[in-house]
Amino acid sequence: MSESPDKFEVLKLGNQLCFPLYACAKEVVRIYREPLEEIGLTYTQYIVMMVLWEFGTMTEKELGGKLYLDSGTLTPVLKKLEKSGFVKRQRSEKDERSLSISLTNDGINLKEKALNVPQALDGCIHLSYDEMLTLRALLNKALEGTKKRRERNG
Amino acid sequence: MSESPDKFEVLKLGNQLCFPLYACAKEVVRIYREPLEEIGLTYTQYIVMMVLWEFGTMTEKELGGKLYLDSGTLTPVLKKLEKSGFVKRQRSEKDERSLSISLTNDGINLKEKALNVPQALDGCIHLSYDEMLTLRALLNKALEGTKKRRERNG
DNA sequence: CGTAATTAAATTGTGCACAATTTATTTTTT
DNA sequence: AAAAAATAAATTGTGCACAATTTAATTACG
Repeated sequence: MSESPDKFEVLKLGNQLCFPLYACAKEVVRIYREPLEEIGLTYTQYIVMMVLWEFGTMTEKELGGKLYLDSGTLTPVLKKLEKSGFVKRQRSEKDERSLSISLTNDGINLKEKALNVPQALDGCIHLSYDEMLTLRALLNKALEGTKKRRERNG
Repeated sequence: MSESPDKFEVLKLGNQLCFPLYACAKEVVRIYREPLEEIGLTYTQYIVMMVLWEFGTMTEKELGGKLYLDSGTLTPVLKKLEKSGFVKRQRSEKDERSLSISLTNDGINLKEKALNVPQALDGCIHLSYDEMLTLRALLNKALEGTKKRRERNG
């Protein structure tokens, strides 16, 4: 009895979901690098700022929950954003364990300059608007699924 | 004259393609960590091995082309794979600049153990099979687009 | 033919990511 | 209330990722 001839099909790059996901994410971050550099942000700093622009002051923990990042990543990123003058870091009054992250005036004003950053993808990602919406919806759905898993497993 | 009320809509996390892409990719790599650790690979080492399993011996440059990685990333990864005994690194005979990467017997045998790694996503990503196929196709299409851009810009 | 331009790896330096541990604070349990 | 458990940041250590530079080899050009 010979084994199935395509037993190893699952290990081909083209049959994997993980690889285009991984590579595509990196490409997008790479494409964002230049416009972000112009306004003085790295990609990780940019998504932190986006959360603060949208939701306002919150703790490092809450920020990490929205961005899927832990303190090991966020602590140094937030210290740099503080040094750049875009955020304030201060201990919460009602719970000294928590760190409250809020925007400075410079941080608030940066929002205006960031408006054209997402356009960097135009002409790089060759998808129709509908395809883009579908892709975004599927990614968000997949992300939700992993969230449930995180909550179960810690 | 007041400005449009939703001028900043584009900067909301939920309206971005980049964020779910970035977060989803990280989650998948995180989910793969455990099964990969059992067979002695990191995620980056895993995708290198997948290319070698599928296409056989090739140069570091060719490997980088398939994986969207440059020598700055690949050189140390390949040295570790060599130290682990899964690949051989040797200068090409016809071009001493190129490094030829080939599988050892251990590297070939590892393929069998890697067969169940992709299953780690089952139950974590809550997408139907059709949705997964759509997602993969859109990601591959987007990735192709950025490839054209890379070739233009260097 | 010999020099200039190109190319492939390697190296250097910066910035994440994340697991694991530590420290400080708060909450829960006896 | 005191000890134990839980929680939030910070720290430590490893491994990418990538821009920029360097080194060595090859190709192109005058």
